[in-house]
Amino acid sequence: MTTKAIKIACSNCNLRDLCMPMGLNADELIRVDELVAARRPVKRGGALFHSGEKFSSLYAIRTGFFKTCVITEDGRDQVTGFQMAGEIIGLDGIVNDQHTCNAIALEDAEVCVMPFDRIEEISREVSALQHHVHKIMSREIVREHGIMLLLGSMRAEERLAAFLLNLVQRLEARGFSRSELVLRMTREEIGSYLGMKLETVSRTFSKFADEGLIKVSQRNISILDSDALKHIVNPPQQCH
Amino acid sequence: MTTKAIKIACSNCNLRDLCMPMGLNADELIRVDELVAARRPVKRGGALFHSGEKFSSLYAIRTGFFKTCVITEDGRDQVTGFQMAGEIIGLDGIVNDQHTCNAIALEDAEVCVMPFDRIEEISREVSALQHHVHKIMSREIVREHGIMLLLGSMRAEERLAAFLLNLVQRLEARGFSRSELVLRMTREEIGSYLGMKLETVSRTFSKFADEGLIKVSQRNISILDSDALKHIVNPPQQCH
DNA sequence: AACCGGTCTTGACATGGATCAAACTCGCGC
DNA sequence: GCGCGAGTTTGATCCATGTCAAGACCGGTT
Repeated sequence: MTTKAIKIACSNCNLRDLCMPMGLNADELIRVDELVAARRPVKRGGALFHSGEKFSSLYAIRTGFFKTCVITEDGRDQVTGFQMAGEIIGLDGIVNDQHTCNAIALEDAEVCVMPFDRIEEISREVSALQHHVHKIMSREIVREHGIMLLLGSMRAEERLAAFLLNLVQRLEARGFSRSELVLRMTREEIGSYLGMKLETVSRTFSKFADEGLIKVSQRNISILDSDALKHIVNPPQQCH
Repeated sequence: MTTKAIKIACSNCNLRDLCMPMGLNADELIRVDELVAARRPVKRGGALFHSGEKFSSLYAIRTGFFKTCVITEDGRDQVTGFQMAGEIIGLDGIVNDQHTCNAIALEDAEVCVMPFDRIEEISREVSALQHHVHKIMSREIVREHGIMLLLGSMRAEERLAAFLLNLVQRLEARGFSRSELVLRMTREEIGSYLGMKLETVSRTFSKFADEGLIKVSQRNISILDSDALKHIVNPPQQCH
């Protein structure tokens, strides 16, 4: 605690093992420090960007929790993801130079603003960063394949179990409990993400609670039987 | 027709306005020609790559038609996309250096093999290529957002209408008819992609045919009323 | 030409999740 | 402390789609 003025630097950031600088060496880290043009706070309920807005930067989440959602002309609203500290949002904007979804903070948040032209510039010089950016985009593609599988072929219980397991797993990677979590989103937002109605989300939570798999009190969830949840998602094969 | 020996060169390729070289100038095109290490034929029913296989290259489709699908341990199978000439497959493999889905040819096909390290190398020198690669990945992310919307919030008729419109639109961009198309995939594969059973796909085709929106004979589809299909996907607002 | 397997269509019925509705909880401002 | 609204839970009912089953179609092979 020598100084109060914290430099905007990935090399100092406590998320550096999860976020943009992941896997870079010391020299490369110094170059990556140039990436972050600014920090930007976003109030709970506020938008980091809207669909249609001009794309200029990617954002790394420092603190807080976001949802991204696409909205159709006829008012349908689909949550496409929930993002937490260390994750990158805005990739959808690259292709047409404008964002195609809304990014909404579900709690007070702060993001690192990384102008995309600067990312491309430094990527040309630091191949480790270049590869890392490619990995981040590829990871998003693979994540979405998983959601397609979930939406296309799982039943309500399987979806919700997969959702909970995914959330705790990511929270655990950030140093949180592997069994306790606080949902930052409403039942309706969970439902939108998982392709089911809020009533079904609520009923399925109740069912899991009745069966002793989880404990639910409002948005606080305790995972009591993680294995049972895993079996719901991936039924253990009893044939050989 | 001066020579029979066709060089493996993007600059000569008749897909150059759709595929990897899209939007590059003459000088840049010359560099991109180095990308393609080889051409590779894939027989109908054969796999370009399998889930779990080591990732080394991206593939540009020259001719033919592919599906990509993810398979779960418990045997669930989800088609994640159908790809046609000029489109790029393999992006899922970057993040973990191994493919996470299967790419299967639905008709005899030929692809251009582009080693990914070479793509990264040339991207560092040709910023137009770099940006183009980013766009291709971003486009895939946006496409998958669209599928999530479809799977998460549309009904069977809306899904199938959206599917048909998307297919003809892409075929039209390749110089084919905007009203006639030949399905390269089975009803079951369509169903897997759209999150519905093959019987429902079949019934929905029949329903569209009864209503005079399309004509179906086996895998040949004629679009008779494209606007009506669009209205099914995006009901015209009649409020206020 | 007859056969065969894979694919597709259609019907009858079952069901998971949607819909509609009512009541409960909790945090917040007055 | 009270009332209000947003969010949630739970029940009753409905319906879109899944499931099961039978038969039709089609291309390829004998």
